[in-house]
Formats: sequence, structure tokens, C-alpha cells
Amino acid sequence: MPDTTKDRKAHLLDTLKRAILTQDIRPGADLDEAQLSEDFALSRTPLREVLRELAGLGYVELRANRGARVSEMSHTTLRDFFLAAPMIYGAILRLAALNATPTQIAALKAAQEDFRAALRKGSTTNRTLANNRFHEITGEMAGNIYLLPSFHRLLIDHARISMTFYRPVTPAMAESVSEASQQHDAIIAAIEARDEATAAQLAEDHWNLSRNQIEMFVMPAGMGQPLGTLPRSTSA
Amino acid sequence: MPDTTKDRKAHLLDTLKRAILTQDIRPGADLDEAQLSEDFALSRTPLREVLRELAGLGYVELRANRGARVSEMSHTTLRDFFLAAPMIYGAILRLAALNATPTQIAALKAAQEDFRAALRKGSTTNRTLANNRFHEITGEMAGNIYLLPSFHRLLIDHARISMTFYRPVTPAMAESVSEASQQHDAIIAAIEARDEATAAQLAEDHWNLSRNQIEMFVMPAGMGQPLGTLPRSTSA
DNA sequence: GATTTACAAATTGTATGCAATATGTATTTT
DNA sequence: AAAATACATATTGCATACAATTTGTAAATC
Repeated sequence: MPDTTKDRKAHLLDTLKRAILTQDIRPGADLDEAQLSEDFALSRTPLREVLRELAGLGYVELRANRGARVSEMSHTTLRDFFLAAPMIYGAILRLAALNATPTQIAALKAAQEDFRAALRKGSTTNRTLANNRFHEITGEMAGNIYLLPSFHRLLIDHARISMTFYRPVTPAMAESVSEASQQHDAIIAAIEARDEATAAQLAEDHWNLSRNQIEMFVMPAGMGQPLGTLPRSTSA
Repeated sequence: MPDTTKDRKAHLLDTLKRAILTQDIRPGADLDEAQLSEDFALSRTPLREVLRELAGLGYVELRANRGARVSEMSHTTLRDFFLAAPMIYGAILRLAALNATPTQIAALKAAQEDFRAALRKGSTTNRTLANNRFHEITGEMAGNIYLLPSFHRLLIDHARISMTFYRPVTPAMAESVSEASQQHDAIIAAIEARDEATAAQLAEDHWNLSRNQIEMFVMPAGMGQPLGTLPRSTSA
């Protein structure tokens, strides 16, 4: 197996993408040029080109004279995310239903198989990456160059958020994940039937489910501890 | 006035953006590293970084071992464009109406003044760039990081298409351009009134107008020559 | 003792020489 | 003469040395 600089560059790109999607490298983390340069046996010139490419795709942010850092996830991110996602994804699935080729449909089915396998016996990382791949393929099916840039940015943060909610800690959440898988099956069926209306509806359902999953995390039920039983720092 | 490499880089970036938006550099044109490097007094390293940044923004495409070229406009581009534009722009204007700050509204009014001035006495290039600026500001107002990538790509091709239809050759087209300006005024009013529904409706109207303008170019009325008067290559 | 200033170390940015790849031209072969 | 091959030229990609900027630390000043 040849190991050209081209290969090492591709490997670096792929590795960083995965690490960012899976939160192995956290949002806001600094990327050290010298370190990466050594780890991947690349000089700084091609390394920096990879970082610029990742910046263009939305994985990292470049600050002048201050290096690259992984794109942040601020407190406004989730709101912006769920405002944009249903619309973009609705359009993507609608177009996917119209334009999908048999080859792409086969690829989507294969991706869904991988996703199911990951749900059965995979890690949270496996689940997230398999889910990401499934959605990527729907983007390829849609094939609209104007929608893809935003769609890909959504998928990046979708994956990063997923790293939280594909690690179910309550029965209700496990149920949600299973339901997501069933929705994927319905999406495949709608695309295969060229049923754009159903595909668009499923997109909305899918994101509503995601939003509910996140709500279970962000707004848990509380500890059920009556306030009166807690010690007070100041006397009543 | 200082002339650091940083300034020259910024100048190069800005110049290339403008040249591409105005079609001074045509879609598909090759960019010569050596030439640009000389013209802008930059070594090839920072030059290539600028090209990669432009690639991330959608202005150019990079091909391995074969240099950069300006993004193509294929025959499927217009269709993809008008499928995506009303939706994205509707969402942008809706969010702009919700989130615009007084400073941004003032900037939008100033941009509209520039646009009107360009319509009165500016070149096609002036009109295109002024219109582009107007729309850019609405994107800033919306401020949704997931919508902006697609929005910016739409604006690039909107400008490039505009270079055709802001050069009116018939009274009907001149009328269209004037109507576009009036729609800009209505958009400002809707944003200022925080009227998201009207803003979204105006976005749709605005793109319908654009589509009509383009139809006038792509499907002209013909030369009015009756077929029967033309010579035939084969006898009847 | 807190703030400012000067300096040192580390990191990022640029230039240039060299290597690898692609392209065009001339020569050879059939 | 047409096709194939070998070679020369041009262009792109990478590595490394050097310059510029930022950041951390210590001394100096108030």
C-alpha cells in the first residue's frame, strides 16, 4: 500500500472530520499545527491547506495569527439549528424523492443497514457516524448545489448533538432512537416511491423527534427532591 | 497608507470576489497562480490560501494538480437556483424581520440608496454589486449560521446572472428593474415593522420577478419571421 | 501591591527552492 | 501518414528557512 503525501493528506482530512463529528475533539478546541504536522507526517504547508478546507466546510474556524479551532456550539446554536433544519431537510428529502438514482437508493439502504447494526451492537460513535452517512446520502440524492452547503453544516452539528442523544440513559430515549430508525425506513420507502410529499412530511417528523430527544436532555424532569428537605445556607 | 502582505491578501480576495461576481472573470475560467502572484505582489503560499478560501465560499473550484477555476454555471444551474432561492431567501427575510438591529436597518437603507443611484446613473456592474450588498445585509440581519452558507452561494450566482438582466435591452426589462427597487423598499418597511409574514411574501415576489426577468432573456419572443418565408434545405 | 513596560518564547505567516505531476512537441515506429 | 513513445516544458505541490505577530514572564514604575 503506497503512502504518498496525498494519502496522508486525505487521511488527515478524514480523521479530523470524524474526530470533530464525534466530539473526540470538542467544540472550541485549539488545533496545534506543530502537533498535527508531526502526527500525520506532513509539513505545515499541506497541513494548513487541509485546515483551510475544513474551515470552508464549517468544521473549524480560522482566526488570523491565532490558529484554527473547532467550530463552537454556543447557546444560540440549538435554536438556529432547529429553525433551519426542518426546512432544509424537507427540501432535501423532497428533491431526493424526485431525483434519486437506483444506485443511490441501494447505497441508502446499505447505510440504513449499518445504522441498524450500530443501534444493536455499536458504540455511540458508530451510531452517530452511521446516521450521518445516511443523511449525507440523501443530500447526494437531492443534488442541489445551492442547498448542500447549508445541509452539510447542519449535518456537522447534528452529529455533534447526536453524540449526546444516541447515548440513551432512559427507556424513553431508547424508544426515540428506535423510532428514528423506523423513520429512516419510511424515508427510504418514500424516496423509492418518488413520493415527494410524504418524504417532506417525514423530514419534519424526523426533526421533531430529534428536538424531543434533545429536550429530554436539556430539560430533564429534575431530581424530585422537595425544596423543603434541602439544607439552607441562610436560616429561615 | 501601509501596504503589508495582509493588506495585499485582503485586496486580492476582494478583487477576485468582485471580478467573479461581475463576470469580469467568466465561469469556468482558469486562474493562473504565477500571474496572480506577480500582479498582487504575493508569494504563491498566501496566494494559494486565498484560492482555498474562495473555494470554501463557492467562488472557485480546485482540481488536484490542475489549478483553480471559477465555478461553472451549467444548464442545470438556473433550475437548481430557482428551486432553492425562494425558500432560502424567504427564511432569511423572515428571520431578518425578527432580528434586525437598528444599525443594520440603517445599513440596509444606505445600501438601497446606493442601489437606486446605480439604477439612475451607474453601470451594470455598479447595479449588480449594489444589489448584492443589499441582499448580503439581509443575510447578516437573519444571522442564522446554518442558512448563511447556502444563502451566500445563491448570492454569488444571483450576481452573475444579474450581470445579464441588469443590462436592460427592452422597456419591459427596464420596468422589471424598477419594480425590483420598489420591492427593496417594501422589504425594508416590512423588516422595520417586524412583519415577518410580509417579509416572507416579499421574498417570494422578489424571486418571481427575477425569474420573469431571466425568462425574458432565455426565452425571447423570437424574430417574428414567419417560417414559410425562410428558405428550406430540402424541397417540399 | 497593582499596573505598566520590556523582553523572551512560542506560534503563525511568508518566501523560495526543489520534487512531482501534467501538458505539449518532436521523434520514432508501423 | 497515423499512431505511439520519449522527451522537454510548464504548472502544481511540498518542505524548510526565515519573518512577523502574539503570548507569557519578569522587571520596573507608580
